[in-house]
Amino acid sequence: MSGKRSLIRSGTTVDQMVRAIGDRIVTGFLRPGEKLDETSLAARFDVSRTPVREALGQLSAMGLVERRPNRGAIVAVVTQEHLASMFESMAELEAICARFSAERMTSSERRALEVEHQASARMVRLGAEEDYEYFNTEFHSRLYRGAHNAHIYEMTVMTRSRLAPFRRAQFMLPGRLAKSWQEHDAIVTAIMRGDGGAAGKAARDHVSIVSEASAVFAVGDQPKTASTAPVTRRLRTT
Amino acid sequence: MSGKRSLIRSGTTVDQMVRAIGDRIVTGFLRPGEKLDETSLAARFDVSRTPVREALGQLSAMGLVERRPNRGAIVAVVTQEHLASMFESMAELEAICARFSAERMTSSERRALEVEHQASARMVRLGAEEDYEYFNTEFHSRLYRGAHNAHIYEMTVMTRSRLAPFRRAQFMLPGRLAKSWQEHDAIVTAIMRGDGGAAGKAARDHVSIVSEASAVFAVGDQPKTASTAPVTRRLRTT
DNA sequence: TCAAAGGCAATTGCATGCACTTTTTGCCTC
DNA sequence: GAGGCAAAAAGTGCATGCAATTGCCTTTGA
Repeated sequence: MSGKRSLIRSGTTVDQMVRAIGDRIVTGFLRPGEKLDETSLAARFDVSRTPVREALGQLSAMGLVERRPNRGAIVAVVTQEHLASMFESMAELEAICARFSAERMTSSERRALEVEHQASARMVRLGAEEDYEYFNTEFHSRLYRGAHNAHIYEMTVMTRSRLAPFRRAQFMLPGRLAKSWQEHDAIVTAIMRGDGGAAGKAARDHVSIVSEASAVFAVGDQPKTASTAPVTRRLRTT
Repeated sequence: MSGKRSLIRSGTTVDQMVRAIGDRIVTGFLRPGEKLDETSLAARFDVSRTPVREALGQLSAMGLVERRPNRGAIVAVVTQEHLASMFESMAELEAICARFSAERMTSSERRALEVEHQASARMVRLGAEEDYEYFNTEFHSRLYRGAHNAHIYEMTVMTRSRLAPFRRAQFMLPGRLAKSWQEHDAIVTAIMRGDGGAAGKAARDHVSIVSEASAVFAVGDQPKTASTAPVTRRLRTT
């Protein structure tokens, strides 16, 4: 058993494993349906099977991993239908966050949202997709936090992370950034007005578009080969 | 190691432990802040510490248990604020379920909802609180299922179970049943009309009332003694 | 050639053991 | 009697080992 484990920082070994494996799933490095062999994972991360097992258990409780008793664990396979339900949930959750944000954000939160949003306009003009993506993530996080509701925050972040692999697989389309920005703008405007209803609606629409576009990602029974290849056009960024 | 383990049926030992411990938390048998000693639990259920540890890990991933590295696990302590956020989430989730139910329930689902709801009127007249509670639970479950969205269903059921200990602690108030039934009636009526907006609003209001009432359950830093004793009046059933 | 049966390798599930961390206890000092 | 320190006790974290289960592959019989 070599010296110190290298990967991932701090926390108990189990926590590290949860993060390590969870990240690999969320980022799409591990594919849905892929077998998660305890022994291999243990060897891969240079720990014993025990923490790996515990991590798999927790990931399974989170829905990222599927466990068949006595038959090992696989990366959770998300059916077309369940994917749709998650996107729909996401739209509803974002709508709630936006509505609450409109009603509850402090003035400094509002200011920060506005400032960041305006700053992101630059990324749109430059077509800097990577950078815009960063702003985009931050933008949505602000909405989640702005709702001032810890439990909704948890559910939203959780759902978003489970959708990450599907959102990530998006295409870079011309006009995508501008469109996304305009939708953000509608949300921001409504929030600044304190119009919860409008903010909610705008946020729901914003997410729904991605949902529809991603509906193409049929995941049915996901072979292990690279068949997840997006056979789709018309994907946008959230 | 005695013969077969008695408690709880089927599944792996870990699953059994998750259910066993989870139930005890949800039903309030284990109190928030209570220490969950691995060794004692293992002895109590006649298994080794390993499955107990895994179960605690999963329960912690579900938010029912809090784990302090190297310092053991306790039943999750829910702060006043977090409790409020969960009740608020619950109201929003129920609102979504009701709205979707109004838009999506099949005619047989609608019929069943209506029939059960009318049947529960009898319980109200008789003041049969226990029986009504059963109908009440079933009623809400129907809404969750009627939304036809697996992920929202999961989040709603999860949230509801985390709120269970607080809802359970309710008082039996005169007029509570009748009031609850009327609120259910508003929801049912809206759903039968297919009016999603009204159904959502009615459901949100229905839950909100409980939320306000339960706000009294300050849980702050929960001593180990039985100080959770409800120092409150005016609690209603969902 | 095919199907059923049996055995073998691989893998999971759980128990146990040991090292390390935290908490408690007992003793000493002030 | 209060405070502080150290040793002991308790309890957690992880590794390892073994029994049990599964899946595969070979064998056998028709």
